[in-house]
Amino acid sequence: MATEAPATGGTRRDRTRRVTLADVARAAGVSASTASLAVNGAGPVAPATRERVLSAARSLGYSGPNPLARSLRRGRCGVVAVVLGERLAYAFSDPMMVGMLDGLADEVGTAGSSLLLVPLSGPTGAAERLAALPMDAAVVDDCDAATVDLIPALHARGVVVVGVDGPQGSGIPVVDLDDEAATTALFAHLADLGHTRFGVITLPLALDTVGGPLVPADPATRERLAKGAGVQRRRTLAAEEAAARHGVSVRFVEAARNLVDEGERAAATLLDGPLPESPLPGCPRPAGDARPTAIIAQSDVLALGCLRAAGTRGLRVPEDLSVAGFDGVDLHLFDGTTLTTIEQPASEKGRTAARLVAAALSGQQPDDVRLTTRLRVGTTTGPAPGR
Amino acid sequence: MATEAPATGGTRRDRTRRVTLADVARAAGVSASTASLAVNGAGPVAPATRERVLSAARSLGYSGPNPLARSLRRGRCGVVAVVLGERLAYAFSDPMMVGMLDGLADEVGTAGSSLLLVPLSGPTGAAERLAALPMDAAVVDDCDAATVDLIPALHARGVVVVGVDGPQGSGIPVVDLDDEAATTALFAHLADLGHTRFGVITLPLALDTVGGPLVPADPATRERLAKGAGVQRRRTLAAEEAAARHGVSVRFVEAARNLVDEGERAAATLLDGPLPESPLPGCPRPAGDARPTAIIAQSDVLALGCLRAAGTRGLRVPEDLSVAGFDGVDLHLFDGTTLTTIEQPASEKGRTAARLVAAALSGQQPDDVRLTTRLRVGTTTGPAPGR
DNA sequence: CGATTCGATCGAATCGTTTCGACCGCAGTC
DNA sequence: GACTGCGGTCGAAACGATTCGATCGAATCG
Repeated sequence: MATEAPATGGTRRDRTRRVTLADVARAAGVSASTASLAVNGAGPVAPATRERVLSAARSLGYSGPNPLARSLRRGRCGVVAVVLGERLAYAFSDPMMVGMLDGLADEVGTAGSSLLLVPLSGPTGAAERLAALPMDAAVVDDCDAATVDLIPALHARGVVVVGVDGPQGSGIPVVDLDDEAATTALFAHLADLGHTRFGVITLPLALDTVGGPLVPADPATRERLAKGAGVQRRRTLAAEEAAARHGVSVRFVEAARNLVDEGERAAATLLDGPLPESPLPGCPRPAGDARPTAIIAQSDVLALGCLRAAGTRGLRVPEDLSVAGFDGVDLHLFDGTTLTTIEQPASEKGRTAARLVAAALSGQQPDDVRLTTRLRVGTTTGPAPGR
Repeated sequence: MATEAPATGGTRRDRTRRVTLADVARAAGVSASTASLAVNGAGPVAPATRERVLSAARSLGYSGPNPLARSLRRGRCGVVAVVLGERLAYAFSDPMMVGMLDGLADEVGTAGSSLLLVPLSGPTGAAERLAALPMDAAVVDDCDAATVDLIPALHARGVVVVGVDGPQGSGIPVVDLDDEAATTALFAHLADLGHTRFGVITLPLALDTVGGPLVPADPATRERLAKGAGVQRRRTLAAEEAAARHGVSVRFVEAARNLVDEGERAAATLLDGPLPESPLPGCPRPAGDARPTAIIAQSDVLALGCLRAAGTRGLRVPEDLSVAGFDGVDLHLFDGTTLTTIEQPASEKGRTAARLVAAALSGQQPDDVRLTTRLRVGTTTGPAPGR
């Protein structure tokens, strides 16, 4: 076998050199270019030659073209990054995110690419990690102001960037929902049922928030809303507007995380009245008029926590308290309860993002896509008490 | 600005050429090697030179070294693939998997790498996708016989492969659990409570299974067990053995998927007796002696379905039926119920896998790691009825 | 003052593939 | 018989970086 590489004494990182396409070509007695064509099945190659190359590859144990070299040459590597604000366990605890990722992975996979997960909460700087990773495109999910700043650097590298749920107007195509219309529909539904005191549990405005009461009119809060992700902002501002239009009162509480427990905690703040955060133990608050009769949570996960808080306090749903969510997830409620919620096409959101990526990669400049949601009335909303 | 590239008329995939390190070097009046050293901050470079290079890079809009080129040269690309048997939505619906991925991502991220998700259920061949993707290492999760066949090809490329929950003895380091001991502990716990008729709901033995009654002694079933993932095999065989040792009867039903609904369906098969799958409506079956008084599910998700099935049938847990799970996940049971289960360190499993990857990448040959589990007794198991 | 070392820089090889353009017979066509 | 077209093959130029070894002053040491 004349497959010995010349003993150049060059760089050798590993003990054993991998067998390369050049080795195969040499063994088959053809040029590297022909070997490449044969292995890739592209281009005109005589059947006999092809067979010779293939058998040489087999007998040498050639493991196919080196992905890095091929990608470098081709300018495409078949990787689509997903930029997540949180660590994986939190991202995956959100059924909407999971649905989105599933749709994204499916559609991206059909196009022959795979998903690279890039959580921005790692120990090292997020920007460096993102810049050093091979990728054709990046999908940023619901990103805040800090993440938006990473987009130009990606564009400079020629990476296609697509947004999910935001950021609108940042020069990247975005797929999002009609959050305003959905929020409006929820208020209309509950106002029609006679509710006049509303509570809203918002999604966390930032990654490191501790949650708590929120006054959208407050300048500091407006600032935080502006810097946060788009979903929270749109749903919260739409809620304020809808409440004003219906002439009903509304109080906002921010959840520290999109988790059931945090939904419960936020609901407690609403249900136990506008008093100091830590009530004295054994001292139930006569919430009276201040207690909302309808609570809208900005996610089903939070709504679930809200249901739990109601149960703990002996409040019947929907007789004493109406609860609505947002997402339309099947959350395995055991007792036949079905949550009133906004159904959003989570998986379709991912699919659409993948299509935007594909379009942008093929040189087009796709437009934003807005998906529509639907109000699904369940058993957790009913007429306001005393009506 | 003398930054014009010579008009070679060469290949031009895009309308605009990216600015490369060579451009920066030219603009700064240094060689490419010096520019590389300056940009990377490694090697001895005079402060003045470094500054000149950096400012040239800035003014040219250099977006950092091309990851592909750098990776090709270095032989490392900072990507660890996770090979999943299922599509993402199913994988993510398993809290253990999520926990494992979280730990894996965290530890891998600390080492400066990111996670590439590779579901094997895509439309195109799995092998091709895997072979064409850039990666330093691959973590295969709980893989079946078909997936094991992919390992040699990865090794040939110099990719480090590490297994989670299997496959033992395939020449790759594996991190797994003491599944046998855990199963034994569950049987001991329930046998001590006086149970003599057991049911076991197994995880799906294959990706495309439809589930249903299972007879481990049956040769065909043994064959399916052998070809499937390790966890299912070990837990099932250990259950058979434990039942024999305690002198209790046991019936096995395979769930079609690791989903709550499938757990409920499998439980129905156990609780409604060994009769045709679709009982006549309104015709409750006098299961009598055949009905198990204790059901062990091979995951908490399945156990949840089992609880639901019990509730539907008016069976009280644990008075009429004891239910145990496997995983130790917090599954948000509303009514204060806590599941008797095996606590496994899911996140630690991922972390350990990451450590094995790191060790193997640095040239070592790490040993297998077996993590230990713990029986957690909750409120879903109690004395056998009539005792 | 000569020899040695060290810091800064550069040239050139290398990583492994793809692909453009050229070349060369051979068959078909007028 | 000259010309065109095409199937098959090859050489060489990218792709964009890293890194080894060499070079060359300047500074240090004896």
